[in-house]
Amino acid sequence: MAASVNVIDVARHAGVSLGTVSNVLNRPERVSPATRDRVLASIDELGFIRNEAARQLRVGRSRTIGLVVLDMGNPFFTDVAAGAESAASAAGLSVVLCNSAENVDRENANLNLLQEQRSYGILITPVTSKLTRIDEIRRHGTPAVLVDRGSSRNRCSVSVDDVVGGQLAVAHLVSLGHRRIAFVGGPMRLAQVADRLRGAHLAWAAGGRDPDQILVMEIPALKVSEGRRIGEAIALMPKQERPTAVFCANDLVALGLLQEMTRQRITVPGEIAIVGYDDIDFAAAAAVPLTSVRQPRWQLGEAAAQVLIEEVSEPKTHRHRQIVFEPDLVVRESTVPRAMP
Amino acid sequence: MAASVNVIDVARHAGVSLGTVSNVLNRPERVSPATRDRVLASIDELGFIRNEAARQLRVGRSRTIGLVVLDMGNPFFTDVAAGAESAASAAGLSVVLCNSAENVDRENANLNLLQEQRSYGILITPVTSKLTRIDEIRRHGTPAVLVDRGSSRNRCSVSVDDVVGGQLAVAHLVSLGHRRIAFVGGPMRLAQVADRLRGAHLAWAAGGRDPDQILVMEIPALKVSEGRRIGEAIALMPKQERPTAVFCANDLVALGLLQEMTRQRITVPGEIAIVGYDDIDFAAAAAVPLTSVRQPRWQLGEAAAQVLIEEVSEPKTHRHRQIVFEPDLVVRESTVPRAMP
DNA sequence: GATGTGGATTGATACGTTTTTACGAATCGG
DNA sequence: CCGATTCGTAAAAACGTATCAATCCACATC
Repeated sequence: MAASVNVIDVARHAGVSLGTVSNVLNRPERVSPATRDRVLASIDELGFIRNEAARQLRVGRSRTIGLVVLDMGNPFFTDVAAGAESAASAAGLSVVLCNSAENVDRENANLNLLQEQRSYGILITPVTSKLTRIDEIRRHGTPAVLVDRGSSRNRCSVSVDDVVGGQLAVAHLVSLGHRRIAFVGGPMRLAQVADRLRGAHLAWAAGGRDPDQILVMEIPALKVSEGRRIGEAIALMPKQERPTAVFCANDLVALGLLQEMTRQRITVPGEIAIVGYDDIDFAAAAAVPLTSVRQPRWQLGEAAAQVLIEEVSEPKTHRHRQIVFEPDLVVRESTVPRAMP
Repeated sequence: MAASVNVIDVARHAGVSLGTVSNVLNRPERVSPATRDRVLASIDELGFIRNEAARQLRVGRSRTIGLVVLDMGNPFFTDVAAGAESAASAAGLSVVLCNSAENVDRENANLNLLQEQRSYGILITPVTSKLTRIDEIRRHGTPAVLVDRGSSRNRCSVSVDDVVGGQLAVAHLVSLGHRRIAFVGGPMRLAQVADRLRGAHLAWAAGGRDPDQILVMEIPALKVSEGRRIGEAIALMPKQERPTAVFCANDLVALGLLQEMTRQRITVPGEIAIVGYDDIDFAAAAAVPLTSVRQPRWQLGEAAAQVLIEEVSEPKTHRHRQIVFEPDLVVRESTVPRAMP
């Protein structure tokens, strides 16, 4: 490595003190234009690159927001990340994406990392409903905002009303006349899944139906492959017992299910209607375009980052906020057959 | 913030010197089990969290690999990232994902950040063929490995042979008897796009055909929306001039095109056959399952991280390596109609 | 000409860790 | 029981930056 040049070398080269160099870097308005240009020239000539670690050590906090998501492969979360990044970079911050993969241990490892790095703050979609670890981190000085997950008054959160989402989905199926429906989702420790199921139950019960009639098929993870597995199980059911509609806890599962239905030559929506959740871009491009509950993904990330930044930059006046967006239903051909041309 | 506790506090609390605490943290085998346990207990009790910035400042290099990708929303790259992360975490490192969005300025901003952070190393799919900036960074002491992009002898790279990929795709179309084909991709400054087109030309010319017969439709970015735009353009062409097959530079574009074809009631593969590239998971779940050129995405990321780690940990014996994987073609119904049941 | 003013610049210090060197204690073979 | 060797600990010296109080200087004011 070319002996790394530091702020002292720059100062010497420009004939100023190191304090001035630091000022050029951090408060350029304080230093006269002539000196500033000289220093900048030296920086350029020497190839000086500020050492972020040293800066951070001195300041005590990094300029990086940690975003811990449940599944990096799910476009829902990359969209959330894009929104967060937009708000962050507007404030001169950056975002690192951490993947917990719905796994408590990985979540903890990620949180440890972020804490050791003295992150500016943490945005997280938690793996469980136990938020003790997160509260502990906050008590320790690193603010955290819950993403895609509501919270009580004592924390900040930005979420979408999943109960309403579940209601929208099932109310839609009910209005189409379905009498045997299934819910596919899990693990139930994910608040999103539990809430969507709760919404489903509410909508089902609204017409005086027995909520227990909803066939709940729990899966260990919200992945395409789990959707396919459930599809195999459904294909094995005798046709008269088979649900005529399935509400999936997210689009990946729904796409997996749809794929398996196609493979098994079970028509959608003819024999089985499918509703997904998230309305990721691929939902519209699916074999049968997917009816799905749309969430404002990008805004979710943006709002979360903004709330976090607000908490850090105005700690005095900050009051914890719980922002809740409303989802809406996008009806496509996986529930309503396209009018034939 | 609860006055942050440091290694000195821990040492005092455990009745040892701070050097011992550091040893417990970094070379636990050097310290007696009794002392070690005492120190660990103190760490736990005091809630000590190692300050990574200070550590890094001292050591001179971070424990984080930067991975700069062209499109965070493309599942291809998240799979690459997963592979890289696997190799990294095996070596006690972590990976931060940076999105250049096919944009030179964003790429540079990301590289600046990684350089200021004294990254362990950089994995990058560059936006242009100008690699001067990357070489400069390497000269400065941060090793970099090209991902999904070949290189000459003087750099490390891990890639998939895109020329072969293009050949596979077009040879397949030729074997199906297509006489008018189009290539959709861009921008051409992306080596991947240029190489895939070159492969296409080679395969086309192989039968003595005029390479210029391939209709090249250039797009500014490899996104779903661009695929849709091209789809609109194709739909407007008189049917006898329309290509009977389209080779898309990646699956996102192919999915967008497919979506628009469906919307316009142009049958696939009947009126137009489509070949994609990358074989992302969603390709198989598309309206018409997509024929695509498969790349070993995960292995790409894994190998890249391994090569990087090798370069850093054995700088003496390290010789730059160019690893090239072979792609293969996955034929699905977007080119070959499914036999009717 | 003395004094005041305000902006520009300086230089010392602290941030929290890792590493190195030196030294003390304990262990082992002879 | 002694000397040699190993093992573990202690103390101090960086690492490169931001900050802040102090100083300097030029210029305007009286």
